[in-house]
Amino acid sequence: MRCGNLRLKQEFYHKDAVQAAKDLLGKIIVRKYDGKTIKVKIVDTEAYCGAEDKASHAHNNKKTKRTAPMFKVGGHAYIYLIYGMYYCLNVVTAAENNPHAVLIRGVEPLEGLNYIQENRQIKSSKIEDLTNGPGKLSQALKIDKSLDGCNLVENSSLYIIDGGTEEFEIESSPRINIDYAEDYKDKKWRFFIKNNKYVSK
DNA sequence: AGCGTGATGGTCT
DNA sequence: GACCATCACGCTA
Repeated sequence: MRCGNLRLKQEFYHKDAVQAAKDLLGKIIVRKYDGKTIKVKIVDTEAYCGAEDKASHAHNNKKTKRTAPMFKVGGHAYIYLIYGMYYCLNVVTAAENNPHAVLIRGVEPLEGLNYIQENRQIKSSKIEDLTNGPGKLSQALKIDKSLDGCNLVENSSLYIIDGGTEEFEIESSPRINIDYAEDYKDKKWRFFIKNNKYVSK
């Protein structure tokens, strides 16, 4: 059985972002800080696929201070600030210098909901509003630049483990808010678990 | 339920 | 100086 809550190994990340985006659904992100532990299930992802993908920050192999983590070997984190206030968490995949990454867009709380609520001060009383979006879940897990570029295979405060053996159906759609991506904007590189309420809006 | 809007700052040209 | 892989809230209905 492969329901042992084992940390994903280096090899898991050695694949293109589209395949990884599908394979990451149902996996569990573990976040530890200040002696607290939060666990969430990945339910919504987007693939950003190498130099040719016009939607990607690494389009044309654009390597800058910000995008450098995308060029690392699969299994690292790429975290960036968006709109001046929110962080987005990505899982880098594929080989070194082949900039693939999977944006995590939605997660379902499994453990440490009290800590998630403490990190998210909103009026909505709906639990799903705590983690159904890339900026929301980063805030919920207290993820910021300090974790940018960290190694998910070795790091002890942020990593990913195998999920359970439950069955689910995967749906796909175009990616969100990439109107600038021309012929790449309609590619169905967003993947999410069908009928899961923690999928982003 | 859906739309409009303001918040807010790092990054790159 | 413009651009963002966003979000929350308040307003209409």
